[in-house]
Amino acid sequence: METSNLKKAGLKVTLPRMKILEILETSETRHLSAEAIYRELLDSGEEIGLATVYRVLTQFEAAGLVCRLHLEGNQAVFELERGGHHDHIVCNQCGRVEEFFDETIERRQRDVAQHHGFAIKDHALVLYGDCVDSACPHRPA
Amino acid sequence: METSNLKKAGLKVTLPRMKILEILETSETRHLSAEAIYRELLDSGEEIGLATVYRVLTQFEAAGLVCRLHLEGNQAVFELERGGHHDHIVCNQCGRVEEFFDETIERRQRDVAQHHGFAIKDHALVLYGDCVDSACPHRPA
DNA sequence: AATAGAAATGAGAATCTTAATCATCTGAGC
DNA sequence: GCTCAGATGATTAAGATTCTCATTTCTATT
Ligand SMILES: [Mn+2]
Ligand SMILES: [Mn+2]
Ligand SMILES: [Zn+2]
Ligand SMILES: [Zn+2]
Repeated sequence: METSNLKKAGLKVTLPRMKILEILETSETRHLSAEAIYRELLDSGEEIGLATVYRVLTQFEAAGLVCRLHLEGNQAVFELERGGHHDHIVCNQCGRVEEFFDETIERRQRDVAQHHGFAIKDHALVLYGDCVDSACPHRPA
Repeated sequence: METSNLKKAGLKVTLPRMKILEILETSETRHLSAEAIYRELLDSGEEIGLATVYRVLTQFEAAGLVCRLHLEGNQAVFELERGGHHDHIVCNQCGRVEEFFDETIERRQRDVAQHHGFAIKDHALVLYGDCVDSACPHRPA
């Protein structure tokens, strides 16, 4: 188990933190809700409380290990902070999430903010649409 | 009182709906939470329940009279659907909200979505930053 | 204008997600 | 192994929004 990330973040290395980090690293789903992580913990036989999952995720966010996203619905999702920043496209039908990065959009955002007298610090961009190829299981025949 | 908007939207003309619409039209704040609207109703002496405010706002949204935004925190805000689409910049310090529309960003969003196999239907874009001019009451001296 | 029926309302309960409490447990250093 | 600051887990609480259902209000019709 890779504990250096936790140590580097100034977090004590505990079993719940290691397990949660492991799920974020190894789950085939990149964007997970706290509940989803909790369920995976239960499935793998870990006795970790839901409150701990929320607490640890908030700490991971503060430490820069994960980002918290609001893609749709009322549940936040978390993803491991890997390389760099990106934004998201969500399918209204099947919930598929794709990631993208567009330098033109990023630059325009900075320009727009500046023109309005803001020093931009962050942004939230989510595109919503429908899968047009056969990848979407809910695509009308 | 202007009831044609309600009739056009296929909604029965009732006192709560008229009052809520009136607040959305006349309040100096463009972006209002359900609670804020409820408080304005109370202040103007109306006996309208909070549940009705939420219900009516949801109906207005479905009818295209208002849009619901998630600018920050955990409370949605609503704004009257006036001319056209726009996005928002929010000050992290004072909460000031500015509106903008950038055709380049809009076009890039469509292109990006298409490249990823999505027919884009909607998007949510919020920029977060700090006021840099004297308009921000929380700007460090 | 009175009436009837459908729809809307209001009070409060319920729900859902997330955060706070607090007694107990654990891990890092000695 | 011992200590204790910090972490955990069960539970409770909080905040936002929706639901339930008895009562009221529109609208249409007499
Ligand atoms: Mn992502
Ligand atoms: Mn706006
Ligand atoms: Zn899809
Ligand atoms: Zn400001």
